[in-house]
Amino acid sequence: MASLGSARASNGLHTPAKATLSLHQRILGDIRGAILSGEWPPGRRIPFEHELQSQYGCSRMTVSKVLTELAHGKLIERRRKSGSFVLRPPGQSAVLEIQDIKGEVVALGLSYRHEIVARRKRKATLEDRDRLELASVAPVLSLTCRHFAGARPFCLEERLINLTAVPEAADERFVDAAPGAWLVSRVPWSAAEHKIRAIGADAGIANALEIDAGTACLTIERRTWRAERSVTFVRLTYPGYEHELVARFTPSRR
Amino acid sequence: MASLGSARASNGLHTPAKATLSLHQRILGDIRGAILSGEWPPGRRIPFEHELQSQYGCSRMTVSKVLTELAHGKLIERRRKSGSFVLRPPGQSAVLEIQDIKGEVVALGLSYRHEIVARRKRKATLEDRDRLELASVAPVLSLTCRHFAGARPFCLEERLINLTAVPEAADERFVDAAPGAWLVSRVPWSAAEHKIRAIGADAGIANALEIDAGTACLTIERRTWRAERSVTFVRLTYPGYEHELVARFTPSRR
DNA sequence: GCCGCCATTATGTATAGACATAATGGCGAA
DNA sequence: TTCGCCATTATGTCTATACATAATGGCGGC
Repeated sequence: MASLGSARASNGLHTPAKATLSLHQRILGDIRGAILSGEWPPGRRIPFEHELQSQYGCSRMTVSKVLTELAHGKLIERRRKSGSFVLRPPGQSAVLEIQDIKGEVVALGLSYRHEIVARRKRKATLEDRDRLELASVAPVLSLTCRHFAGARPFCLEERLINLTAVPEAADERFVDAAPGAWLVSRVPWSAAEHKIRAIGADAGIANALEIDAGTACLTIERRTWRAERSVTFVRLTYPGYEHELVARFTPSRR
Repeated sequence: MASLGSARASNGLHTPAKATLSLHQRILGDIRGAILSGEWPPGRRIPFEHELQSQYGCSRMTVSKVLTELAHGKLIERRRKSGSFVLRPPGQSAVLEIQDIKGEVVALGLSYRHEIVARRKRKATLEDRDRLELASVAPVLSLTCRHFAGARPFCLEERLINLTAVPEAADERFVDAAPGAWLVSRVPWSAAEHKIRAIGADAGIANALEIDAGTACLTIERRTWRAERSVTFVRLTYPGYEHELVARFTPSRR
């Protein structure tokens, strides 16, 4: 990025030959590159808007848009009167893509099917109320479902659905779509919380997944809300070692 | 959001009394609200720019900025000539905050210390090269470190550092800061990949963590790159059940 | 020397207008 | 009837300008 100002001299139109990028995309790329490469370390002030403006020969709106976008992506911080500064990269975080189970299985090249093992409508028990964060006794649907990859059990799903939030689930048999996929396509959600941990399989899990008791398993518990109201709680249990979660992350958020 | 157009009539200045929000923030909030509440379901076309423009009595740039921002946040998709459409919420993804280990322990209200168990400089073995994605034999630093919460082992860290990428690590003893913290504060990184799985503790792990062999453990493997070049590989092993990863997520990315 | 006011400065928000680009849908020709 | 062209239309990019806002730093009064 020694050449931040290289492109200039002439004007703001038509990067003649090389890229089909718009001007603000090019500016954004230049600055992001300088930050991510470490050339502009955290804390460093980046050029003022009017400096970039004359370096690139464009209007202030254009560079301002770029800086606003970088600020949204948490790469820089803007301070009135002082300028814009490179932020420290976020601690260590990662975007976990928890795709739907059928997708995972198919991606492995195996055939997929699921099977509803249990399905019960009931008034929320104390445990249900804790899991769904219900303030009062309300009707819930409890489901147990096994997901298969080829002939082998791939994942055990234990789910609670808040029937107050999703009344149409009451009569659904979940034959065509597993509960997770059914819900995702039907209920918009506004927040989710995941807890991931390792457990040793107890007798029930061992039996359902056809593994030895005590085998290490990965469990993912997810709570999903829609506008302050809890929609569903699910615990997915995967036989350990066979399954891994992969998360990739780049500090540039977009 | 029945009242999308309510605010208008007069002009674009000064929302007189209630909010100190800027106009585009208010528009953004209105639209985001309509989407997250489910009022505007996935696939639905949202009003054209010129419609919003006249509803809010503002210029096209203002609504365009809002829609661009929503598009960046993956809430809507913009299609030339057709309009903008509400996207399906992202599959099920989550932002994992993997904070540093000292922070985790301190947050639990326990005292923290770490101990370097092994430290070896060597030419990369085949396994090292695989883990660091090295094309050739190169010097690496291999570290084993135990992290304690109070008196008990909390986490076992096995790390490889690419000394070509981080030569100053060669002479570091990692007494004041554990390897992870030391690296984060020194090396800007541009990408990271995490793999999370459950394993049963083997003899070495059981010994290091002072648990029974076979106990379920959670392992996190992280590879970190800086500008296309692998910097470090680390495997963190936590005694199962005692440790859980928590991730919260909201579909509105900002 | 200290304090408070104010000019300066950089960002924040918004406008109006211009031209570019891509996709749709319809019209007309083969 | 079908294919291809073109007008229409909505978004994409950019400019030039204007005024608002917040923080800095210096000047002047005490």
